[in-house]
Amino acid sequence: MDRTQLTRTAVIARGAEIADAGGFDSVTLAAIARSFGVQTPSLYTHVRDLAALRDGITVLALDELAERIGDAIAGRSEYDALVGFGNAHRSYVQDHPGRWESLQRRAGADAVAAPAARRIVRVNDAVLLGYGITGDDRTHAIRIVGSALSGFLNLERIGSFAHSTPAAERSWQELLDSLHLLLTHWHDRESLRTKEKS
Amino acid sequence: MDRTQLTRTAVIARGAEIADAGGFDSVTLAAIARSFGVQTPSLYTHVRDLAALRDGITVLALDELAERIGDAIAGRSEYDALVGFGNAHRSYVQDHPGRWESLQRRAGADAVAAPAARRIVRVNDAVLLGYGITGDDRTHAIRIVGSALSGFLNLERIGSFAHSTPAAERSWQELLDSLHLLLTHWHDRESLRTKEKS
DNA sequence: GTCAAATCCTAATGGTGTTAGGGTCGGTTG
DNA sequence: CAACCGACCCTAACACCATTAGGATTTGAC
Repeated sequence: MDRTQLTRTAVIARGAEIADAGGFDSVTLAAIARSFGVQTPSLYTHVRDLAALRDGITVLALDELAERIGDAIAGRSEYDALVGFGNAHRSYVQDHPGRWESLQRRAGADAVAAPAARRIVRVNDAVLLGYGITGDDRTHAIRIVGSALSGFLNLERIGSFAHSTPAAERSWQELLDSLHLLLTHWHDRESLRTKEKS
Repeated sequence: MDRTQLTRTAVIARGAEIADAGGFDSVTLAAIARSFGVQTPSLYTHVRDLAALRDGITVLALDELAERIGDAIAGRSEYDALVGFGNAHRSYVQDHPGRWESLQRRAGADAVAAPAARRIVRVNDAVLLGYGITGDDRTHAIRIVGSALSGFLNLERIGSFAHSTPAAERSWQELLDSLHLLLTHWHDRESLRTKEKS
């Protein structure tokens, strides 16, 4: 179908397109081969096996997402950085749902060790640095923010918010505001606790 | 392998066991048939197709999870209810990772319409009611709490927290405390905002 | 005791990933 | 310049999967 030179990068890119179009599970060596007008075994010259192909898509997604986040938080801090961070994620899910799906799974060792993975960690740190949170607290805060955002986007993706009002968009704003509230009061959170705690 | 009468319920239960043992993707009609010492086509008497089998596992998981949550929050309110709610989820992921996985996907229409789905909504409401949050705010709050908890558990499951310190357990406590903070200050959250907001 | 429905079977088809090994073309090397 | 070699794609084959068609056997009702 395409005249592109068959190469590892091109194969993975085509896999990513198929993932976005039909879901990550629809990524198949046979479908990629078909789209190139080539026989399935020919792909093994460029990709070790299906698992390596999927890890390749994961690394690609990590890289693209890290770049989007980096652009979104550059020169911003606190609330603006947080909103940029969140919306970078959300727009990526909308633009590339299949690639996002490739991140919601246990990836192979080479994908975890990829430079792209370190890059994601770095941009995450940058957001929290703006709030003046350091040390173990920063790890906790990153995990909490990442959990809330990815959790929301996954629930939205699978349609969990589709059958109730108000629209998910409104809750997204509330979520970002809530996280901002949490981060700005991170250091005096103890004093805000109510009696019922213990 | 088992002398159990072959029936729709038994087939789905066996599928759930296989999911917990090897991941949701390892649930296959062939594997279930093998475990019963039966030929694959025989299962079609009890289950429409593979999609129906997976939806059956999803409904089973919804039911079991709703029951755990119900037990965990019975007679509790505010922080205790929230902690019970969170830990019910977390223990379910640990005990039945494959069934939990069956919930992290877009399910079929019959699964969405199942009574179990409504049951989950009811127990969710119960937690928020204890904090005195009602109306649209309750929907927002449920979505935020659900996003944060499921997001954390999914990231923990795929190993996102495995390669950094401190242990995920610590962050889980921070998450529950953070959510409690958010819910207790839900109604005065506007007054806690800092100037940078806009 | 007979009939019918339920249940399991075998046979077959088409889709998937994967390996083995053959042909062809381009560029490299003596 | 000619022989060679390696990269690349091919065909053939195998194992595993879901699904459908249709036959046989058992079970339960009347």
